[in-house]
Amino acid sequence: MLEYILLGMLMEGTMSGYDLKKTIDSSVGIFYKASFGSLYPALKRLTDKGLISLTETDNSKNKKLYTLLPGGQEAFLTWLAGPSQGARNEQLIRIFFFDYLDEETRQRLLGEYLFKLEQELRTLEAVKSIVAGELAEIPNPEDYYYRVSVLTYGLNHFEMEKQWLKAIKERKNLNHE
Amino acid sequence: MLEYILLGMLMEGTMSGYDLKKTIDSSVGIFYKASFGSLYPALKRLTDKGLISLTETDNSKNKKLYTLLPGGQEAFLTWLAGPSQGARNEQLIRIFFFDYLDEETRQRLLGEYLFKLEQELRTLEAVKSIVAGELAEIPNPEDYYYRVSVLTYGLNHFEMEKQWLKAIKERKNLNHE
DNA sequence: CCTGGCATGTAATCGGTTACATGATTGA
DNA sequence: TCAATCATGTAACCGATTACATGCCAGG
Repeated sequence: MLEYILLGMLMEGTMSGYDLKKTIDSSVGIFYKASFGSLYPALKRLTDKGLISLTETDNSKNKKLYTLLPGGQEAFLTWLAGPSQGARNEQLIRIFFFDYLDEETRQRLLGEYLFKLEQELRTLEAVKSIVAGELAEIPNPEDYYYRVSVLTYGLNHFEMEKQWLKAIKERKNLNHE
Repeated sequence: MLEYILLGMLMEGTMSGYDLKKTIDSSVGIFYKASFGSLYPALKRLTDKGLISLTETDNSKNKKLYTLLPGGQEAFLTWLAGPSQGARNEQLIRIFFFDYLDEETRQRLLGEYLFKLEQELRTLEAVKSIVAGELAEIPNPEDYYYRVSVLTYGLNHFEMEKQWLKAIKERKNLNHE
């Protein structure tokens, strides 16, 4: 995951490890935390694989600049257009890079995400009605207020995600609030 | 984390490891995934610490039942009322167990969560206006549509969370949709 | 009979954090 | 001068996943 984020960030241009961390923190940082302890080894792996190249600078700070190589760009684009297994965050991170994708692939992927999400929503709605039924039969439903509230949270969350996905699929003007 | 979830689930009563997994999957499972490979060792650790006890059943399936001991209940309640460091999910999981807490502690914790959330919201709103400013100065702002969209996602997400937190703090009737 | 669910557990491995070590530069 | 930020890197450790191994029981 981190390796692809790094490749994706380097699509913009040459950067140092330190700058890469700052860029990650201030963009996909809401969903993904990168520490130096994972970042530097990842950069080394990518260099070893020949996906990025490093240039040493002589600015005395021992700064090293990483540049995306053609193979790296290919690997990144292949990952981006490919299937996303698991992790809700992964989809968000992919979408962050969707400007690099053609409209057709974007539509396909967003359609897939929407489909999966709607499935999960239906599952959770089913759970909700089961819980509601069980709650109606016990004498003290108020004792389960917070348990049930996290269910509502999940529902709200999925609903919000669905509306957002639909909006960006149609490339609507996004206006928060 | 898993250890506390296990203790929390055992507050309801005696259960087997297998049942604990099912219970976790169908409740906090939206935020937290427990695999057998982490669950069984965790149960062993809790038993070694004397927080839970296990009773072997003779129903031939080799089923083992775990029961919360007084020390375990204490450890759980202490964790629940204590400070939550990091992880957005942890707060949600704690709230799931909030029915076990007294109203005063709940109000304190929910107030803290709300405070942190509002801070993050302000930070993200600041980022948004910076980005909006930068976007206005470039000739091709449409090339950054998806990058910006995840920012909006974050904002929507925090806003939803804020509304939800405020609602449960006032113990409002939660009506999804 | 045989599949699917019940039931427990271990070992290899992985991705990541935390803490540490080192040192240069910049600006109050 | 001193703190903050820039800048790179390693090692111990940790929590968890994945895959595997084992075996019982119920229902179609």
